[in-house]
Amino acid sequence: MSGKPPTIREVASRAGVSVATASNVINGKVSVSDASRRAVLAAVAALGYSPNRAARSLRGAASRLVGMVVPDITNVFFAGLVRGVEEQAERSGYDLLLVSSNENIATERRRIEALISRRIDGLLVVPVRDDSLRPPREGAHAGHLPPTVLIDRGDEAPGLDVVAADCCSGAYAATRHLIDLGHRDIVVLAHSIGLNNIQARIAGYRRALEEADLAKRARICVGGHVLDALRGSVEQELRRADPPTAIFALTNGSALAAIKAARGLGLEIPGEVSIVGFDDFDWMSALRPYLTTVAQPIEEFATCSWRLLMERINGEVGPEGRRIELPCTLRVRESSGIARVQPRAVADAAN
Amino acid sequence: MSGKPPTIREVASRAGVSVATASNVINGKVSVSDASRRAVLAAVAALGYSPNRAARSLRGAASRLVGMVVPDITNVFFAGLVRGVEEQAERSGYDLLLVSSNENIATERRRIEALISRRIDGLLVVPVRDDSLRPPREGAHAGHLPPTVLIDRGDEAPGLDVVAADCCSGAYAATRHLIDLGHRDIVVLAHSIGLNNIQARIAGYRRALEEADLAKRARICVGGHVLDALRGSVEQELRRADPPTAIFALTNGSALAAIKAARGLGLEIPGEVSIVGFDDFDWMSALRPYLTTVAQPIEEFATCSWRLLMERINGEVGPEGRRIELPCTLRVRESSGIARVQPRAVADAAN
DNA sequence: TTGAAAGCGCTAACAC
DNA sequence: GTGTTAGCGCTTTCAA
Repeated sequence: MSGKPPTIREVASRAGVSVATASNVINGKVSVSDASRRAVLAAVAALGYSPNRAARSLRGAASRLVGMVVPDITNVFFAGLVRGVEEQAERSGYDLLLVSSNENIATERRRIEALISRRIDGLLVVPVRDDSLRPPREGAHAGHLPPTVLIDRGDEAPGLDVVAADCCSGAYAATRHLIDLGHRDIVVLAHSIGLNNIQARIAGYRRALEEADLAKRARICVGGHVLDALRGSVEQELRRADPPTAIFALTNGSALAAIKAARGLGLEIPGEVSIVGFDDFDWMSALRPYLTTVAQPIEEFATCSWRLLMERINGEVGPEGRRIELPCTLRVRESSGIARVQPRAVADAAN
Repeated sequence: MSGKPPTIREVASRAGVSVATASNVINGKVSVSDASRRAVLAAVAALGYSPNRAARSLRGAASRLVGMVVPDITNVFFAGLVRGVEEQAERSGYDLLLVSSNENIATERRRIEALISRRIDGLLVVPVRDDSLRPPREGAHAGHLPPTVLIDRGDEAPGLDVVAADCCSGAYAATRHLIDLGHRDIVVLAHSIGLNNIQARIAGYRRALEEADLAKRARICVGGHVLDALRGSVEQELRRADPPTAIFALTNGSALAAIKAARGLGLEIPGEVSIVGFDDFDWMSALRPYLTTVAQPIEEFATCSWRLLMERINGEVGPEGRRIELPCTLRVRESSGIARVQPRAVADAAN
C-alpha cells in the first residue's frame, strides 16, 4: 500500500535544499532562512515524512525511549503502575515501551534484551525475582544495562535503584487490626514466598503476632499462582479441625482466592471468617462485603521511580543503588470483624 | 557504569576474525568454521555483546517488532487482549511494543507515530475512535502505516483489517434474556455512544425490544468515562418515578457503576433491579450476586487479529480491508432475575 | 545560512 | 570459509 517511507534525502531534494538543511529545519536547532524552512516543511507535509528514529539513535542521539517490564499486565496492581508511569513519561517527553515477562525469568531476560537492543535510554522493571537483574556470574560483565530502576521487587543490586512499599509496616498494621478484633488464629495467604516483599509482609505479620504473644500460632499458606489451586489451599485450611478465624491475603490475587474459598464453603464474611487483602482498586468497591485491605501507594511508586530514573539518565547521581520505601495504608472496611469465639463450633454449625 | 556497549567490530577483533564472520556466527545463517564460531561466541560472552537492532533494521532487515495500542491498560478487557496477543507474538518470534492512548486521540496519533518511527513490522490497534486511523485528509497521503489490524473498534478502513465481536447479537441475547424474565423497562448504560461497537450493542437491544413490542420503552443512559459520574447517572435513572427493573450495562466499567448505584440506593440485585453486564473476568466471580454478563471472546480476538496481521506482514493478502466478527456468549448467573411486578411500589418500599 | 562528507553498527554482495 | 566494502537514514562537523 504505502511503499517505502520517504527519507530525509527525498525531502531535501523536493525542497531544493541539502539534507543538512532539511535536518536542521526538522530538528529546529540551528537557524535556517525562512524560505528554506518553508520549503522543507512543505516537502515534509507533502511526502508524509517522519524521521527514522532508528537511524537517529544510531547516530548517537538519545532515543527518548524508556522501557518498562512488568510480570503480568492483567494484574490490576501492575496495570495501575504502568498507567502512572506512562503519565510521567508523557510529561517528560519520553515514550514508554512496555513488555511483560509473564512471571517467567527466561522471557524476562529475552524481552529486556530486546528492549536494550532498541537503545532505550532507561529501564523500569518489576522483576520476576529479586535477583533477576543481577548479572549471571558475579563479577562478570555488567550486561550493559541502561540506567535502571526496580519497582516493587528487588534487592539492592549494584547500581540499581529500588522503589518499594514498606510492606512490613503495612502487614504489621493489618495483623494488628485483626488481633485487636480478637483474632488469634490468623493464616497468611500467598502465591509463593520467594520474593522479598512477600517476606517483608510475613515479617510484619510475625512481628504483630509476637507482640501479642501469638508467635506460635503463625500459619502460612502457600498456594501457587493458579487461582483455583490457591483457592483449594485456602479451603483446605478452612476445613481443618482448628480453622483460622481470619485470613490475611498478601496479594490481590490471593484475596480473590480467599473470598471465593470462604464463599464456596458457605462461610459468612466477616461473621465466620474475616479477610484482609492487599492492594486496592475499583472493582473491589463492588464487593460485598467491601474488602478491608492494605493499599500500596501506586501513584507514588510511579512518580518516585520516574524521578529516580530521570536522575540516573541525566547523570545526577553516583553509581551506588538507592532504596526508597513508601508507606502503605490500612483501609478498614467491611470484611474484617470481631472474631467468633468458638471457631470450631461455629464452623460445624455452618454445615 | 557500563561504558559504551561493545560493537560487532570489537567482537570481531577480539575473536581475531572479520566483522562479516562475526556477523555470520551471530546470525547463524552461513556456514562458518568451528574454530571461528567458537572464538566469536567466546568474545560475545566475554564482552557481553548484544547486537544493536536499530542498526540492523536500518540495514533493511525486518525488525520482528509489532506495535500494539490500547486505549486504557487498566481496563481488564484490554489487558486481557494484550496478554493474548503477547502470547501469539512470542510464539511467532516477535516482540511486542505496547503503548496506551488513554482514550485520547492526540496521544494516540503521537504514540503511533513513535512506534512507526521505530520501524515496526506491524501494528495492532484498539483505536480511540472508529475513524482515528483514517488519514487526516481523505485522498491525501496514506501516512505510511505498516500492516495494521484494528481490534474491537473501527470501521472498515482502506487496507485495514478489523476484528470485532458480534456485539449486536450479544446484546440481543442479553436483552432477550431480560425480556423473558418479564422485564419491560430495561435501561441501557454506556460511557458514550460514539463508537460503532456500542452502537451495535444498542441496535441489538432495540431489536429485542421491537420483537417484544417494547420499542417505545427503549431508554439509553449515557454517563461518561468517570466512574462516579456514571454511577450518578444510574442513580438518577433509578430514582425516577418510573424506574427501570433492569439495567443492561454495555461495558465492564458501566457494569461496575450500575452495581454501585443499586447498592448505594439500597436496592436488592436482582430482587429489585436486575443487572446484566459486558465482558467477563476473574474478579467478577467474587461479586455477590455473580454478574450475568455478555462475554466477549478475548482469546479469539487475540489469535484472530494476530493471524490477520501475519498474513498482511507476509504479503499473503490483497489490499482490501477484511472484517471478522466473533460471537459473544451470554453467561447467565445471579444478577438477573424475575422482574418485580410493580416497580414503583417496591422502589418506594425500599426507602 | 548552507552544503559536502564522515560515520553511527550492522548486513549483504562480492572478491579472495 | 573468510575478508573487504558499500550503504541503510540520519546528525554533525567543517568549509564555503
